[in-house]
Amino acid sequence: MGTVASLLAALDRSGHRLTGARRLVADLIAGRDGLFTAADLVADARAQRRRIGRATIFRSLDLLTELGVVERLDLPGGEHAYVPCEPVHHHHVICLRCGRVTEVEDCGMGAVAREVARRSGYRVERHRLELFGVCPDCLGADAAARDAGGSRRAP
Amino acid sequence: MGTVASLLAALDRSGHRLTGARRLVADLIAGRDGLFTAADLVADARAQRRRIGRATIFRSLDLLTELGVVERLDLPGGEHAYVPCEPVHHHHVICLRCGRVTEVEDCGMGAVAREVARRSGYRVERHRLELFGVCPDCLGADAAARDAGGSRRAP
DNA sequence: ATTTTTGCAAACCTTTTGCATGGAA
DNA sequence: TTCCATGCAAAAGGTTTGCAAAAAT
Repeated sequence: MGTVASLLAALDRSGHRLTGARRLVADLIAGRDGLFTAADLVADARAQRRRIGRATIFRSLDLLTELGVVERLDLPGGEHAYVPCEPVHHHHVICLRCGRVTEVEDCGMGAVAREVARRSGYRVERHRLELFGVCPDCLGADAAARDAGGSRRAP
Repeated sequence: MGTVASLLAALDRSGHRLTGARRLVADLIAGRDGLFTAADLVADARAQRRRIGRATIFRSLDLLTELGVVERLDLPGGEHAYVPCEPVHHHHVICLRCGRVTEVEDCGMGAVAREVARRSGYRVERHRLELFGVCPDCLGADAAARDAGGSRRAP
């Protein structure tokens, strides 16, 4: 909870205007859970009959990304996905079945980065880690299907 | 060295035809060092006055990616970059100054992935790790500039 | 009253696709 | 000869931009 507030607070704090469009975008984001794309927000807005331009959505998302309250991921297809997030360092685990995104903290990456630096001679400044797998819910669904003798889904 | 050969070998091994266009693409890739985009190859081909269609380059790159001899990265801008690589699991360290790409092996990521799985409840199947920093050469250049009393480059 | 934002539509870019022609095996 | 691969040009996405109108401070 409080997602809308934190997004708007970030805008306000940074001296940007609290416009209707931005409030709407914050709202749309808060109404989502997990990954979403700009197109998702466009669709959501339209579904709720709230009018806003596509460009404005992109612009707001850009702004929120700059402010660090939303993170932009590069998807393989060339589109971008966004996730609202705390400005602390973390990584994402993404469910290959349902798209749910879970944040996890460092988990020992610091050591890995140091080791990489040692072996490569680079000064490592940043890293991006994305993990892909199956979330607990989808694992549960699998188990249920199996118990019921259902056919297995393709890997 | 031997990059062209290994690319062509992969094609041959997999039963794909060794066409002129594919040889050319292999050549262009071998002539590169580090990251490159499809557009880079198009430009290289044109510069050498070797004619090949843009679509063919994309198709060849796709094929090589499937064969695992080239890896495709998703760049922030929405384009894709490619790197020739061994088919073993590894990660990339990318120099923010010169774009050089160095491959590093696992370096303890397995433990991190396991830890993430434990905390999140996900079954983690894959991961992608990209590290960014400054390569040894650029670090050296920095040091030299500093010694000479030169002004520091922007981070 | 000023300055930032919005909306729309057009522009942009990279990547993909349809289809007739050309080239490998 | 028989498929597979190529080229071209057009289509498709997704994202960005120019500019006049609208809204916020």
